[in-house]
Amino acid sequence: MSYDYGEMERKWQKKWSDSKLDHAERDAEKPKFMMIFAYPGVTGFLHVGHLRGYTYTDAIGRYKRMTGYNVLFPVGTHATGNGAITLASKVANNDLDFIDYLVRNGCPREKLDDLKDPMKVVDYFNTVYVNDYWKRFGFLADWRRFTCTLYPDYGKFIQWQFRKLNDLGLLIQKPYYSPTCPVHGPVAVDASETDISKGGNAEVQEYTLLKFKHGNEYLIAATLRPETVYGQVCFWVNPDVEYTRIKKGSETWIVSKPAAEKLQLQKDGITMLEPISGRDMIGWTCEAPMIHREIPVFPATFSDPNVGSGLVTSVPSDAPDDWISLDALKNDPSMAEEYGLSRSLVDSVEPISIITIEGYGDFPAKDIIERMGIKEPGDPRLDEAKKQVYKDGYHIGRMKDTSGPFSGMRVEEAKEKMKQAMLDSGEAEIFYDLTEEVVCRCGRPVNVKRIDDQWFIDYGNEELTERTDKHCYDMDMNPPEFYENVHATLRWFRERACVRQGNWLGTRFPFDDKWIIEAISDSTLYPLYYIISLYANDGRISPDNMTEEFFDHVVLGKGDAKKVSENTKVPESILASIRSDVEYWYPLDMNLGGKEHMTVHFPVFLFNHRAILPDSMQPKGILVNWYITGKKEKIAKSKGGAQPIPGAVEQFGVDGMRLYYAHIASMFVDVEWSEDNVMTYRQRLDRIMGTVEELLSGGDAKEASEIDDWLMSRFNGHLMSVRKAMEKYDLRQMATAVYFEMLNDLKWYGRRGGNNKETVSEALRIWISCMAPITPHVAEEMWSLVGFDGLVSSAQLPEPGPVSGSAEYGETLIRDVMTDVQQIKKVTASDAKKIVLYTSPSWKTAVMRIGLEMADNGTLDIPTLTKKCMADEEMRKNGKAVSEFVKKVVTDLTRSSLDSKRDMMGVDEYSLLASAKDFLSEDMNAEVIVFSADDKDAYDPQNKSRAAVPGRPAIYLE
RNA sequence: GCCGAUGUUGCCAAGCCUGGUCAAAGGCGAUGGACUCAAGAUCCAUUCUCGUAGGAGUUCACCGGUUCGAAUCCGGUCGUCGGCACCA
Repeated sequence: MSYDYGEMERKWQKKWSDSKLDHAERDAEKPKFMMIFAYPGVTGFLHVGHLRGYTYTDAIGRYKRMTGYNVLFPVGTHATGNGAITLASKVANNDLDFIDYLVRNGCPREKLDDLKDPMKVVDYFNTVYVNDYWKRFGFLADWRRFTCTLYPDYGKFIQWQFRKLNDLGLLIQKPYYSPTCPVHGPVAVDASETDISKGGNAEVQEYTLLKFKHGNEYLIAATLRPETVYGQVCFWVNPDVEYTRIKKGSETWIVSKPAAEKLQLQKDGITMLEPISGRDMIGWTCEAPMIHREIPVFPATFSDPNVGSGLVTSVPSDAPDDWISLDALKNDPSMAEEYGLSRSLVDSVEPISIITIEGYGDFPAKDIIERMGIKEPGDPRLDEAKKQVYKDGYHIGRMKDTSGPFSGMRVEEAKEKMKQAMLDSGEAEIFYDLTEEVVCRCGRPVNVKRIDDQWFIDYGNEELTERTDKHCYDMDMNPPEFYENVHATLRWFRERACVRQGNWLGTRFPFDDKWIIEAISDSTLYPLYYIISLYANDGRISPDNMTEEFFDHVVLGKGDAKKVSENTKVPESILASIRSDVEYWYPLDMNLGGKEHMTVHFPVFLFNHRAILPDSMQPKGILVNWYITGKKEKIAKSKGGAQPIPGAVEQFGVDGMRLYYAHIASMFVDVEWSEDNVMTYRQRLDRIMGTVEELLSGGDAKEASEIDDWLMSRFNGHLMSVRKAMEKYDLRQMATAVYFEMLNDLKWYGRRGGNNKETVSEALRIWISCMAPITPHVAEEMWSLVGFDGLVSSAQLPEPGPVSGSAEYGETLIRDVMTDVQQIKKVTASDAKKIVLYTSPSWKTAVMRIGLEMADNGTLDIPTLTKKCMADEEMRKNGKAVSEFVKKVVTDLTRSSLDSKRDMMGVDEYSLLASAKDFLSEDMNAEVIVFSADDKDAYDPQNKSRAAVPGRPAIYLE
C-alpha cells in the first residue's frame, strides 16, 4: 500500500497558504516566538544535509505554534562575497562540468545565458531555495519577509549597523598585510580562483628579518625560525645572484632584488641603491643578531632570491639544507679554494646543538638527512626533510641550555619570545611573503602589500567581551557543550578585518565606499532586519527612507516620531507600526545553525547584538545541528555529487525526509546519508496511515474497558514525554514517542480487542496532533480523514490527561508472561499445547505489602520485616519459605522503584490473567489455565506453583 | 601542536550529566513463522555465549582507580572527527 505523497503535499501546502498560516503578525494577546536558521550562502544547489537543520527549525516552529505561541519564522539568503561571481564566470566560460551540474539539478538550459550575470545567479538561486527547498518542504516561514544580503534595503541596514559600531568605538583602523595586484588592488587568494590565474593555494607567511651587521651596512636574512638564532654558525649567500643595496631609513640593507621590491610594498622609506654581486660577499664576516658573534659568509646555491630576502642565516643543527651545504663545503676543498676561503676558517665552523626533540639526537637536521638517505645539496627531498624537522621541533622540541635566557622553554614559546626580543632591540623586523607564486587574472604578479587603512571590528574589546560573555550565561544553548565552550571562543576573538576591496559583492562601507563589508560582518544582526524587511518588500518604505535616523528610531526608539517622520518621509503610522513590531518580536528566541557556526558566526552574532542593542533585545537561544555526511566525507555543495533535493523529495516524500531528519539521530552527531534509511521512514508513514484507516474501519465496543484505560493512560504519558522532549528541542525523543511507541501501543490495543470509538477518536486526536510538527502533510491528511475540524497545523496540542500506573501494569504483566512462555518454549524446544499459570499465594502478597509499607517509611530491613511477618500465625506455618522470601523482597524493594511495586499491588493478578485467558490462548495457540497458588486443588504435577510471586506468576507447560 | 567533540552489542543509534530497575531502548539488517501461486508489503518471534523451565556467564575503545555496586564517576593511554581567522 502506497500513498501519493506528492499530491498530498501540494494539497495541504496550498491550504496553509490560503489560510495565511505562514503570515506572522503582531498579536499582543499571544506570547511570541521568533526563530531563524542561519541563512545559507548562495553558492550553488543545496543538498540533503542542509535540509536537516532547516527541518528542525520548521518542526520547532510548528510545535511552538501548537502550544500557544505566535511564531515568526523568516528566511533569507546570504550572497555577499565572490560565490555568485565565481558561478557566473563558470557559466560565462562555458565550463561544461559546471553547466552539467546546473542542468542535472534542474536548471533549464534556456536559463543559462542569464546566469553569466552574478546578480542573476543570486536571483536564480534565491528562487530555487525558496520554491524548491523551503516551500517544497512545507515550511511555515513568512515568505513576505524574505531578504537577501545584496538587496539595497538590507545594505542600508548593514550601513546603519556599522555606523553604530563606529559610534561605540568598535571600528578601528590599522595596517593589514594583504595579497595585492599592482593594478587590481587586494585580491582573494583561494582555490576558487576568480581573482587569480595562478597560486590559489598560496598562504601568507610571516618571516622574521634578521639583521647582520657588516661594517656600517646590514645583510638581511629572512627566517621562519627565529628561535634557532643560538645555533647560527655561518651565513649563506648565493654567489651566482646579483643582490642589491637599499636605503631603509638611515640604514643600508643588502637583499635580493625581488625582496627589495616586496619590501617596498610593506615598509616605508625604502630606496634602491647599487647592486652587489653575491660572489663579492663570500668571505665577509658579519655580526649575528641576538648572539652577537662574528660569523663568516659562505657560498650556497640553494638560497633562492625569490624566497624571503634571498639571504639565509645558517643553523646546520636544525636546518637540513644548512647541514648538507656546510658538509659539502667542508668535504670539497676545491670549493673553498674557488672562493678564497681558508681551510682553517671552514673547519672552524661547527654546528651548535640547540634544540632537543624526542626521537632525534643532538643534530636533528643530520638525523633526518641520514634517515632519508639524502647525500648532496639540491636533493629535492630536502624540502620534505625541512618540513618534517621543523614540524617536530616546533611541536615537541625544547630549547637546550645553549639558548641563554630562553633555555628550557618549549620551542613554541621560545619562538615568540625570541622574535619579540629581537624586534624590541631593533635586530629584527617582520616581513610577509606568499608561500608560492601568485598571479592575478590580469597576468601581473601578486605580492603582499601593507594596507594602512584596513578597518577592523574590535572584538578584542574587553568591556564588550565581558558583557557578551555574561549574557551567554542567561541563554538557552544546545548542545550543552556549546553553552560551556562559547565563553572560551568569545575570549579568543581579536580584531577582525571587516571590509575588503576588490571584486566582491556586498554592502559599501558607509565611511569610505572603496571598501565592501565582508561576509561575516554583514550577517550578525540580520535577524532583526526581518522585522523591517516586511515593510520594504511591500513598498511601504524604500531604501531612500532608511536613514540612520530611521533605524535609530525604529530599532532603538530614539528621536521624536514626528520629526523622524518629517526627515525620512515615512508616515508616522508606519514608523509606529515598525517600532511596535520590533518591540514585540525581538529578541530572537532561537537561532539555529550548523556546527561550523560555533566558532565564527554565533560569536559575532552575539557580540554585535550585545554591542548595539539594549538588554531587552538580546538573543535568547542558540541551537547547533551537526551534519549529514556522505560516505567518508562531508557532502559539499561544491562537489555537486549529492542527491539533488527535488529528486530526493520525489523518491521519499517530504514527510518521509522530515521524519528521517528528526529521528535518525540526535541533532548533535553526524549522520551518514543512506537512501535505505530514508526509505524505511517513508514506509513507516505508510504503515501509520494504514493503521489509522484500520482503526477507523473497526467496530465499536460501546463500553470502554480496561484496555481503553490502558491506551489512554499510555497516550497521556506519551503526550507528556513529547512536551518534555520539545522543551529541550529533542525532536528525536519526540519522534520516538510519536512514530514508534504510540504506533506500537495502537497495535497492541487492536490485538487485545480494543475497539471503542470514543477511545480511538481521542487517541487519534492526540496522535495526529503530535505528528503535525514533524510530518505536517501526513498529519493533515489523517486529520481530515478522521473528520476533525479545521487544520491540525493551526490546532493546539491536547493537554495530557492522567496517567494510571495500575491501568498500565496489567498489560505489562501479560506481556511479561508471554515473554516468559516464549523463553521457556525456546529453551525446552517444545511446543506446548497446555499452559498453566499460577498467581502468587496470598501470603507472599501480604509480605510484599508489608515490605512496601516499610519501604515507604524508610524502615525496611530484613530482620524487622521477618519479625513482622512471623507475628502472623498463618505465616509462621511457612516459616522457612517466609524468611527466604523476605530476603528476596527486601533486595527487590531497595533496587526497584516503589511506584512500579505499588502499581503491581493495585492489581488482582488472578482475575486479570483469567480475563486475558482467551487472548493468551489464541495468541500462543495453546490451552491456557489460570490458578491461584492458594488453590489446593490446582493441577500442578511439577509443583511449579511454588515459584509464583507477586508480579511474576509461575508457569507450567506441557 | 592548541582548543573542542567523540569511541556502546552485525550496522545506525539511545543510555552517561543525576552510579543499582542495563545483556543495555529503538531502527536497520539477518533468521524462523503467519499471510500469499509467488514476490513485496504487513504481522508475530528470535538475533553476545551457554543452557531441555523463565537461568547462568562474559561485555559498553584500552589500562588503572573510587564504590557494597560502574557503560555511567575519576586518572592515564590509544583511535576518529571538527575548528585554528577574514573563509561562508
